[in-house]
Amino acid sequence: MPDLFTVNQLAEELGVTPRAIRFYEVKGLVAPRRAGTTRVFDRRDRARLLLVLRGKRLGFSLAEIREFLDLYDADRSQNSQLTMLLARTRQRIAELEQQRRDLEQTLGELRGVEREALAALAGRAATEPGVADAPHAAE
Amino acid sequence: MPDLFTVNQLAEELGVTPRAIRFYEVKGLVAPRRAGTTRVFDRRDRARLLLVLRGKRLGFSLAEIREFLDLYDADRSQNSQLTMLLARTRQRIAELEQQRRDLEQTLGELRGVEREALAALAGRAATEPGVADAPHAAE
DNA sequence: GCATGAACTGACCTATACGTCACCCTGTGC
DNA sequence: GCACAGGGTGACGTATAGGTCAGTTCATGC
Repeated sequence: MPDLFTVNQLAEELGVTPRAIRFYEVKGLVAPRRAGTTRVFDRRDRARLLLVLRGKRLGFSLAEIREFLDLYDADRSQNSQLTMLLARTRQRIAELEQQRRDLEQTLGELRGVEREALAALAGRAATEPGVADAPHAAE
Repeated sequence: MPDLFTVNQLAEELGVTPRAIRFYEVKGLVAPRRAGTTRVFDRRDRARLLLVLRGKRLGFSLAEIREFLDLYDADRSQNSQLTMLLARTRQRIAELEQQRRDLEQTLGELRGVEREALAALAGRAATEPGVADAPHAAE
């Protein structure tokens, strides 16, 4: 893996458009260096973009993702800053744990739907062998 | 708990605006009955709204949530429908499992940030007792 | 020295998920 | 008889997350 990238390279690798990445820059989520006017991304920029995309998969807005990223490079030199960081981090953790509960519950329900559908299909296969579909097929 | 509700009652209970609930109706996520022109929600409508809100907490769009709700009251009378239901359900499950992996990874990282912040605070409390904040406080 | 391709910057367009507003209808109390 | 609360319907406004398009710059090849 190289250690410098263009927008287009990163866009293709990450499965997004260059436009999206430029948009993230405008929103302060990445800050690639420049060679003249051309954006030059390093591995740290790439890592941040990976975090952005993960945040999106979790359903967060770009603003929320930005706050999340801020936790990583927050100022750790003052106790007051550390205390704020700790509080914000814990709140984020609590939100994610709520999300996990929602996720588990939804997964449980969908597994129920899956089992039910499987059972219904199996039941029909047993009582109506050879019939591929629908009751009216017997008419 | 009553078994019929007005928009306003449900809105207050669920912590959303009546406007939002009416919007969900327009989008086909709920279909309350009517008494004249007035919406009348029953417990099933309420349950659907709870599912909508959970879907939102998971970051899904209303269109996605609608597809999710469709899994619950899909037509189970034909084998072809059951097969489609099974396929869609399994795809949803796979997506949610990806989301869970993202969630676990993010939670792990945030717990790392939390530990780090705690350690830094503890370290300073030991080496600089009585100092509440910042190096320049000594000037 | 000029076309070409890759990058850039606006400016405008789009869909989603509501909020806000104005205005209407209707049953109830006084 | 009428004000008023509670509910309803458009129509328009707003923020987010980009897509699309036009026009510009810049290094290179021929």
